[in-house]
Amino acid sequence: MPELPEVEVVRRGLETHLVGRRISAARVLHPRAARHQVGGAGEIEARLADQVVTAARRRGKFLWLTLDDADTALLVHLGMSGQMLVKSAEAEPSRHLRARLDLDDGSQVWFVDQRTFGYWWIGDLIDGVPARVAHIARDLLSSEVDLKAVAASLKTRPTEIKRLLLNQELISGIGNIYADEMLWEAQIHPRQRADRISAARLLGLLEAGREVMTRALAQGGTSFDALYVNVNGDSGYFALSLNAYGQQDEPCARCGTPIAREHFMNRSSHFCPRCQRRR
DNA sequence: CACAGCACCTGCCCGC
DNA sequence: TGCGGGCAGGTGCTGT
Repeated sequence: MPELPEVEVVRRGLETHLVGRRISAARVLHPRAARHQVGGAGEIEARLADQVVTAARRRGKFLWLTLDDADTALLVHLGMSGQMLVKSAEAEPSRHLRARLDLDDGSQVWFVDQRTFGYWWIGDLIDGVPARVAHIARDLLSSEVDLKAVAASLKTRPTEIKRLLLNQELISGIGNIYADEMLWEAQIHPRQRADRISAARLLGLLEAGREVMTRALAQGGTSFDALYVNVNGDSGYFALSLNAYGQQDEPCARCGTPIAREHFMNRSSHFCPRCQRRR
């Protein structure tokens, strides 16, 4: 469930199901799920046992559960294919189950992750954020983010704008789908250099991104297949509203020109070659 | 230091 | 049918 709206859908589900629950046991079943933990899977299991979940929080694509051992949290990153699923004890086994929480009401939370790019990490909160998330900027939907300041910092960079949008240290939560969508909305070419875009247009781009993500969240996020689902296994519907991502050869909703697809940073960019001119 | 490239995985789809 | 190549929503490490 990669980008901000999809992770927020998961966070809300975890908040509903987990806050106030005691973790009776935790199991980490695949070593890659614990690869960032110095003490490995055993440390995660030991530190989670008997903890009560006090909140579910998020910054960008990083989400974490705070615990009653104050100033400690379980950080969850979903990577490209991670899911957090609420299950009953009798649920059918899942091939890609990487870690599991057993809760005091008999239910379980499964971390299922086909490609193993996701992980769990337990550690200290510093200023309310897990230490591993300290380098991640505030996200586009944060009430504390200063979009004018972000636009000003983008304006100083002699780098292609899409590359900067994907850098989670300037503004976070944006991935390949929402980068393409917000650039389409703001009519900016993904490879336009940021320092050659006016501060006003950069601010408009960020505001467009916030608006697209808000609409996506209202639709339950973007799902193309069963890999991207909420804690109950349900898909979101924003894929039906995409104007650029995955729309190559389809007519642009603004001008009718076929949407182009181009290789970029070992993935793809989708844009309208007429509405989004590179200057 | 900022930046670019690629490594890390599994599965699916396509063409040969 | 099988195999190789390309592709997928993301970091995060390394070399320049």
